[in-house]
Amino acid sequence: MNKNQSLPWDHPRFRSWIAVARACQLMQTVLTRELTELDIKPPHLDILINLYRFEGISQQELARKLLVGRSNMSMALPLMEKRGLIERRGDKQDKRVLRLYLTAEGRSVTEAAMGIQTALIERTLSSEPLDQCMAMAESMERLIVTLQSEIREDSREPA
Amino acid sequence: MNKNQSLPWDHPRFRSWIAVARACQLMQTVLTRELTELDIKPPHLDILINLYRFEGISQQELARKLLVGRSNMSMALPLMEKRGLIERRGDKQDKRVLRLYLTAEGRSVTEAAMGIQTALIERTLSSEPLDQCMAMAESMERLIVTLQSEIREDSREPA
DNA sequence: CCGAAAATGTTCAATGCTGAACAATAAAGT
DNA sequence: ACTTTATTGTTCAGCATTGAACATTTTCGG
Repeated sequence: MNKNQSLPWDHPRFRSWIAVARACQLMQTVLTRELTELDIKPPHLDILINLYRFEGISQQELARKLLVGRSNMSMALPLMEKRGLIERRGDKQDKRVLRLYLTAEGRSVTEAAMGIQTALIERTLSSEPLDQCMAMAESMERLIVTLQSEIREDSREPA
Repeated sequence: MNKNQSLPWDHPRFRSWIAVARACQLMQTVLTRELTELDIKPPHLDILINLYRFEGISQQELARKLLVGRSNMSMALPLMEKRGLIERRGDKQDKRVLRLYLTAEGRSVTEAAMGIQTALIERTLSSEPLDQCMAMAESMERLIVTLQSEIREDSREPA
């Protein structure tokens, strides 16, 4: 409304954040290209990495880790299962939950893809001193906590 | 393949980057929620902000700034035009290009939305010292340059 | 034990994004 | 001038993601 309001790009934190977002977008683009040889895309890689670390995880837990909706997993996982990368087995105790496992094929694809991603990150961030990377990580982790608490507040108080 | 390979999460830069990506994702989520009262979503806000800064820009230039494909703009802009936020006028010199302008309505929505986004960023980053934010921005801008040059190399040499 | 509430996964319509193929226009090479 | 190449925007099929509505199963309160 007020034409004399301060514009966003006068705020240093705003400008910083815009740079962060842009960098993320570009990193995603490059990663997508480098993964084409393995015929997977970043969303699938995120899933694979989590299954690699947390074998036997449920769809719900996986969705929470990836910060996506359950319905997302319901669509993506059957496709990956058909491709032979993962396996879904029902839990014995709780007939609602499906537990997720990598196949041998899935494990080797995951290892190759993780190698590509790690190399990309190390290569493009190599010019930044380690201290700076660590400091950035700490800032980001604080930010993550802040944002997650805000999300939880929102869902508790539906206004 | 080799089970003794170093795992990604042993690499400090990898861990740092994962935190950055997570933070971006969460920030996007929260921004989406806070923009619902204006009935726009982050992609539209990005468009509006660029039209606010660069009036009369073409669709192609806009797509380049946003790091998205031209087809994306071809789908989104007509919708925003129907909503009365923007206007598309053909260029006099070059009959191929459509130049983009905010309507009065679009301008006021943009200002309100920028206020919301700026407030969100300032609020969630306020605990990080300014020096740290600036240092982060510089790292990210270097990273952006690196990644963009890599993208351009790829498209020049289609392997 | 039984009915209400919660958790888990699925389906569906809607949006955003991409890349490829296309049409119209402009610029360059001859 | 005229053919070729490049640029700009459009269309389309395909995938990712979301939120709401739903079915099944579990858990909790009585």
